[in-house]
Amino acid sequence: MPNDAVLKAHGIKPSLTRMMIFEYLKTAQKHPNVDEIYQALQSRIPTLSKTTVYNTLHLFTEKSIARAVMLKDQENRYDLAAHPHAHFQCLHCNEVFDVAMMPDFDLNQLMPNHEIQDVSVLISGVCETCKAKEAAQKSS
Amino acid sequence: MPNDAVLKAHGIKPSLTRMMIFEYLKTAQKHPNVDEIYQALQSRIPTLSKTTVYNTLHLFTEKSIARAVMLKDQENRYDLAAHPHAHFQCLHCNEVFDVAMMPDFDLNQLMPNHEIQDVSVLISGVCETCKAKEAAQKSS
DNA sequence: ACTAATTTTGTAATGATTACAACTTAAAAC
DNA sequence: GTTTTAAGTTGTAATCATTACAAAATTAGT
Ligand SMILES: [Mn+2]
Ligand SMILES: [Mn+2]
Ligand SMILES: [Zn+2]
Ligand SMILES: [Zn+2]
Repeated sequence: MPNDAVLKAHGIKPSLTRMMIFEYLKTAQKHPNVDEIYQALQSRIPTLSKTTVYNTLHLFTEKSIARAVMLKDQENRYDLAAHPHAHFQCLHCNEVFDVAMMPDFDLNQLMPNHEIQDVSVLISGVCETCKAKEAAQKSS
Repeated sequence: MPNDAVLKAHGIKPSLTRMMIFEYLKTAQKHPNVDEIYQALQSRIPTLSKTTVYNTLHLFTEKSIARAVMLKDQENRYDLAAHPHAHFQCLHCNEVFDVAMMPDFDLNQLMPNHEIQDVSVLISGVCETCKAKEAAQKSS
């Protein structure tokens, strides 16, 4: 489905700016924060304002085509809300990976009468690469 | 185990301020943010500084007797790091409950060669009380 | 007491987010 | 196709949690 159709399908008028922010989230294999999105698109949209990036991301999350990912930083990152997944964040290099898993508990049974809208799982530790670097340093 | 012994056992010198912040985390059935802790103890420690609350909580999390809980606010909350558990946050009243469950996936198998230090699970939605209120309003 | 280390404090800086009013562009009405 | 209205975008200023940092106070060791 083309990008403008995705936006329309969620009740978002596909302006140029919105299309490009959506495209960036879709293409970049990252979990960008507001500033990264702003920097990345500034060259192609010279008049872009950071406020617009904020506005657009708020709209996207409200309309459920994106979601805010809260990690161990004090800034929000954003992710297309396609398939639910967990995140791993390395406490050394700060890299963030998707982890293809979600709790499969029967939440409705654990918390009856509660309406569950979202589940977010954040795993933190040291990534493979950083562990290898550490090991190399020790043996030198 | 008395509070000062808990602190000592984790390599923290049990100053009065630290004891009281620890005691507050232990007693209050909440997930307080820095300001709540500061306000609560101000009457008993008139000279208390918010910086000290920050310092102490950093120390506590570093020494693993407390942990920062990041919810859908833009401020940290704190919890004694006793037993691992998930959190439910109501998007209406902002209340936070403990949920006695954790993912039991074999993370080491899912992410081999990664060192996993922490797993945090945040469930968000509408709590029982808020749902009841909604239902009552509809039928009026 | 004297000295050094630790703890606490107050104030200023940082940095992400929000508020808001002006401006610009697009759509609707005429 | 002007005119009017709404929607989208922008820039600046305010907010607020957190951090930086140096001075002051307290504690521990001699
Ligand atoms: Mn992701
Ligand atoms: Mn808890
Ligand atoms: Zn790493
Ligand atoms: Zn509620």
